[in-house]
This record gives sequence, C-alpha cells and structure tokens, in this order.
Amino acid sequence: MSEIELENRGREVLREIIRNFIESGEPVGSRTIAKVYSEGLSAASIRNIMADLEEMGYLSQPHTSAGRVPTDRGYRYYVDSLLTAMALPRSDRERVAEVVRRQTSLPEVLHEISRLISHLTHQVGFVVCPDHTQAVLKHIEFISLGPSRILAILVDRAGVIHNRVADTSEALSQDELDKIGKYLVSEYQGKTLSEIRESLLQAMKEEKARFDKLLSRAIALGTQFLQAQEEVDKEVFVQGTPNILQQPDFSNMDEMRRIFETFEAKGKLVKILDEVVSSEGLRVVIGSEHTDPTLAHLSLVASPYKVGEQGAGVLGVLGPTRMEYARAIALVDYISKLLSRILTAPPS
Amino acid sequence: MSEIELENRGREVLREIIRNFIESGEPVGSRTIAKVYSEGLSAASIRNIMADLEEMGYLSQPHTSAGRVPTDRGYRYYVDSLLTAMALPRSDRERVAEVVRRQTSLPEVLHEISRLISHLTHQVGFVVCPDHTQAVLKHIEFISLGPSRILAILVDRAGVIHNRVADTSEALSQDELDKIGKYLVSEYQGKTLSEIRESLLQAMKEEKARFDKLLSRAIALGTQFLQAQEEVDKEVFVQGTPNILQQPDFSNMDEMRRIFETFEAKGKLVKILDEVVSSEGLRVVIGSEHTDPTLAHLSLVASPYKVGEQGAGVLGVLGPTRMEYARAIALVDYISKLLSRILTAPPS
DNA sequence: GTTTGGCACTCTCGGAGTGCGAGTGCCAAT
DNA sequence: ATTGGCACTCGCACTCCGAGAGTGCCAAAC
Repeated sequence: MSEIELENRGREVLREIIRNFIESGEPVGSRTIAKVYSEGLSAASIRNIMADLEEMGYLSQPHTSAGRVPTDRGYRYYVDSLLTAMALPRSDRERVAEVVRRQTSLPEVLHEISRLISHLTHQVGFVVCPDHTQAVLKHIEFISLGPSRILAILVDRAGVIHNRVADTSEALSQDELDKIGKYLVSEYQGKTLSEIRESLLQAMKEEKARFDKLLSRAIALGTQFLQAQEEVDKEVFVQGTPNILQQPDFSNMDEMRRIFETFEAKGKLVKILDEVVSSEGLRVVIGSEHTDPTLAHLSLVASPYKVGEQGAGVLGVLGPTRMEYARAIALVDYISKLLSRILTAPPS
Repeated sequence: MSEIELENRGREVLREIIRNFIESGEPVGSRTIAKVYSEGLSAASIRNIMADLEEMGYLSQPHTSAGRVPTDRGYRYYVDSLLTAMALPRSDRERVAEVVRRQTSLPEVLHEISRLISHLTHQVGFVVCPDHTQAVLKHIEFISLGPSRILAILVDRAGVIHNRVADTSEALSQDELDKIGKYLVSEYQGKTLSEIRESLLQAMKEEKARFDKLLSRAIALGTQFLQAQEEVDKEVFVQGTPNILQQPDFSNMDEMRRIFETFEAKGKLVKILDEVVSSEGLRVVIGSEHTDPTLAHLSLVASPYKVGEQGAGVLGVLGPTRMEYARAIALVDYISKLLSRILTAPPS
C-alpha cells in the first residue's frame, strides 16, 4: 500500500511541478509546491519526493541548488498519464468555425488555419496540404502555351486547383486539347488521381495497337501530367515562426538559426512530419524524441486529417518543450476532426 | 585648391573606412586606415580627417575612444558617390541564367530567384509577383463547383495561372460556362486584365437593354471575377530570413521579432516595397531612410522589373545597413534586367 | 517509520572594483 | 600642413564579494 500511495503522491507532485514550470518557465522549488499542495505536506517531504522523481528520470536540476525542471521523459509521463483532457474553449471553437466558413478555396482555408493555430497557441502553427494523389478528379483542362508547351489544369472535388506545365513532342491545337480534356473528364471523373494514373498506365500498354490517335494522345498526355504531378512537393503552410523568438529559453542564436532554416526548407519539414504522423490519430513528440536533432528542444503536437477514407494532410503545433500541452492537444484535435468532416463531405 | 584636395582626401578616407567596416563589422580606427592609405599619411592626420567627416555627419563613434562607424548618411554618400560599379561575376551570372532557363512556370522561376538572391548575398532575397492587372489574357475558363459556386481560371501570356472562387446568384450549367469562357477569350484575348475590366464595365452599362442572356451573363461573370481579382494580395517570395539571425549586430531579440513578423505578414511587406519602388530604376534605401521604423537598421536594394511596357514586380535584397552594396546592386540590377527581357518577349 | 524543522552547503546572479587595450584629441615640434 | 607624443576616456573581461534561493541530510517529533 505504501508503494501505491507514494506513487500517487509522486504523480501529484510531478503534475504540479510541470504545471508550474509550464506557466512560469522557471525551475520550481520544494517550497512552491508545498504551498499549493492541498494535503499539508512540508517542503522537506516534497524535497524527498522530488529527489525520487529525479532519480526516476522525470526531473532534473539545471544546477545544484536550483529548483527542478521537467525532463523530456517527465513531459512524456505528464502527457500520457497526468493530463486531464481539456475541452476547447467555446470562443476558440467559434473562431475556428468562422475561419472555415468564411474562406472559399481549400488552400486559403488551410493557410488561415495555420495562422489561427499560431495565434491561439502563441506558437508555430502548420498545416500540410492533403496528398494530391488522393484527390478526386472533378475537371481537367489543357491549354496550349506555345508550339510544344502545354499547361494542364486539374480541379479536384474539394476545389483545389493543380497545375503543371509540360513540354510535348508533337504540337496539338487548342481544339484537340479541349477534346482530350473532355474525354478524360468523362472517363475518369470521380476517381482519385492515383487510380487514374494506374488506369492510364494500364491503358497505355493495352492500347498500343489502337488507331485512335486522339485517344492515345489523351492517354499519353494524362499520364505525363499525373507523373509530373507526383513529383511536386506537398505544400505546407507555416505561420508564427517569430513566436519562437519570444521564448525566453532560446538565447542560443545558432540553434535558433537552424530551426528557422528548417522551417524555410519546407520539403524537409514535410519529411519530418510525415515520418511522425503515420496516419494514426493525434500524436505528441517531445524534444529529444525527435529523430531530427534540430528539433531537440521543440515539441510537436500533430494530427492527420482525412479526406474521404484516405489519410490526407497533417496539421499541428510546434513549440518549445515547455508548452501548454493540454491546450495545444485540444486545439489540434478539434481542428483535425472538423477539417476531416468538412473535406469528406464537401459543402458543394 | 586646398578645398578640393581635402574633399578628395576625405572621400578616399571615407570610402576606405566604409569598405573596411563592411568587411570587418568592427569600428575602424585611424591606424587601420593609415596602413592601407597609399599616400603616406600618418594616423594623426587621418584622425583629423575623420574628425571632420564625423562633424559632417558621415561617421559616428559608438563611444569616445572607439573607432568610427559609418552613419546612414555615410552609407548614402558611399552608395551615391563612392561606389565603383561592379560587374556581376561570371559564375553568378551563370547561376542566374541556369535558374531562369530550367524552370517552367513563372511563379517557380520567381521563387527560385528569391532563393538564389538569398544564397548569393547571404541576405534576405525577395521577389514580388507582377501586378496581375497588367497581365495579358491568354485563356479563361469557368468551372462549376456546385449549384451556385463557380471557379474561374485565367491564364495569362506568361503562363501564370490566376484563379478565384465566387458565388453566383443563378445556377449555370457547365455547358453555358464553357460558352461564356469561349466568348470572353475570343473577345478579349491579348488585352490586359485592367483593360478588359474597363471594357466590361463599359459594356455592362450600355448593354443593359440587350436580350442576349448569355452575353450579359458573360459580362457579369467576367466583371465579378476581375473585380475579385483586384483585391487579391500580390504574392511575394521571401527567402533567407534566417540569414538575418547570422548578423552578429542583432542581439536585440525584440527588434528581431518585429522584423520577422514583418516578413511573415507579406501584405505589409508589399506595401513597403511598393512605396519604395515607384517603377523608376534600381533604388537603395538605407536604414533610417525607411518610412517604417521596423526596418531602421536594414537596408534595401530593390529594382522593379517590367513585363511589356508596364512596370510589373519588384525584386531585391534586404539586409543590415552594413551590407555589401556593390555586390547587391550588381546582382539586383542584372536579374531585374534579365527578367524584364524574358518576360517582355516570352519564349513561347 | 513517516514527517518535519533546522542547518550547513552549493550555486547563480548582480553589482562594484580593477587593469588592459584600443583609440581619440590636442599640442608642440617639424 | 603634417606628424610624433602624451594624457585621457571608454568598453571589456575579470574577479570578488554578498544576497538569495534551494537543496540534502540529520536528528527530533508525531
């Protein structure tokens, strides 16, 4: 029994220390906890508990005779076991709803959402665009830009516009291009881009002998476009990077710079995020848990959102390990669910 | 005659001080200059000249008994009168040419250019997209997204794609939309968007009594789209923001943050740039010359580039006042001219 | 035997004092 | 007009406390 009680006590104290540290940003000492602690425990007792917690690796001291600071492991325990789920405040929910309602095109909405996340958490907010290979074809169009250059415009069901310029070997008139576009739409509307691509590649093999020039051109063109499309980086919206500078913890300019560079090289960012969020639910990655050492002092709260049945994009918050996890989690969870709902059954 | 000689001497010394300071970043003293100065002048003499220069407002001392540092006014004089024009190194020219050649769509080129500027100068590079009201219509297309939502896609001669979602009062079939698009293209291809808008507004007034429903719809739709288009912010590509952090001069976190926020709020940035570059040639704005106090310690080297006869976008470098002006100017000048040439007579 | 008060100890942080080096301003000599 | 010399001024890095906060441990108390 003493074991359990101690455990409980330890949990209480750990929670209180972390809460306190998240709020104040300064190492918290035994006296501070003793004051808050409802059951009358003296500072000395707290000290003993804290020593235990330190031994278990949940806390550490910046130096002897400073208060305690949570370790990454401490945060991990806090997030997993000590955090009481928090409902997103009504005012926040309303702001999210408003942003979603107001905007028109998907990229705009996503951009605004990253901005909103940044504002509400005072951290860096990000949104990765849905994987376009899962987009559902609504319309496709080819426009001749010159003798051998063609612009392809594709619109998916969510109203996102994809476009790509490609060179072709043979010159095609705008009229032919229109026909090709019409054919592709009639044939493939409602399918996902990756399905279409498969189907086209299949057709290409089979139809080699066919005489219908238009058809074979349509297939070639469609394939070429979709192929190119696959190579395009996923887009990311990152907002609130300056907030990182606000963090008093970061005086290390050099580390700062590396972080900012990572944000600017968005391709790298996407990789990190993809790696982390394997289309399961919401995830929290804390400091040293990151594979990329650049993020060693940053925590990530991210959640995928879905379009249709397929996993799609990722959105979340990036901030110092000393972060208001409860709030961030509530927000990310709420938005990702809302977005999934809307994208799966679009308003159109 | 003594007057002129002194003037010349002053110029020499000022130039050398600024050169030196740009390179080293540290206040430069009389001895340093005395060593470099070809005509044998002693440190003491240099000191006298320096004192004069300080009195004239070209130099200042961080504190008594430190070396001299150029004032903004000093930089101004340097840029206007002391700088020997520098040709852009061949290697740089080649890198620029390669970027321009390789890319396909205009936005991609511009993005790459901002990146390139940032790399070559180790500063922040930016490119503002051309004013779309001056774009020349090549193709326009309407796509129905739902009962009362229409997506308009417009392609201009440079291959830039503009799009906009709008709500309409009446439902239009895709067939009707196609016809409307065709009509607008046939009627207005080759005109600039602002011309078209004028023309449409004119037509709207005159044709009120007309019975041709399709025509009046086309006019209404076109107007609505172009109207909305005007409100869209100009796009800016900003690259290399982290380079600002590299600057040893900036320890002031708070100022840092404000600068970064300005970069993130791109609308604000466009305003600043527009204000500065009134479609004349290359311009340099130094530190306190900025109207916006946020940029008080930054210098801007910017030049507009043209598409057709009309002024179009702006591109340039933003960095600390202690900047390699000669290099930055050479680079910005070269790129803006190259870009103008290409956009005015596109490869298509 | 858990808890607690007390006490010695450790460590950081800020302010005061100090020596050094760099650089200036001025003056008298050339 | 130019220059060498010299006194003077600062900033910077260093050191040296003293105060304050917090710990660890021990012996007493509940």
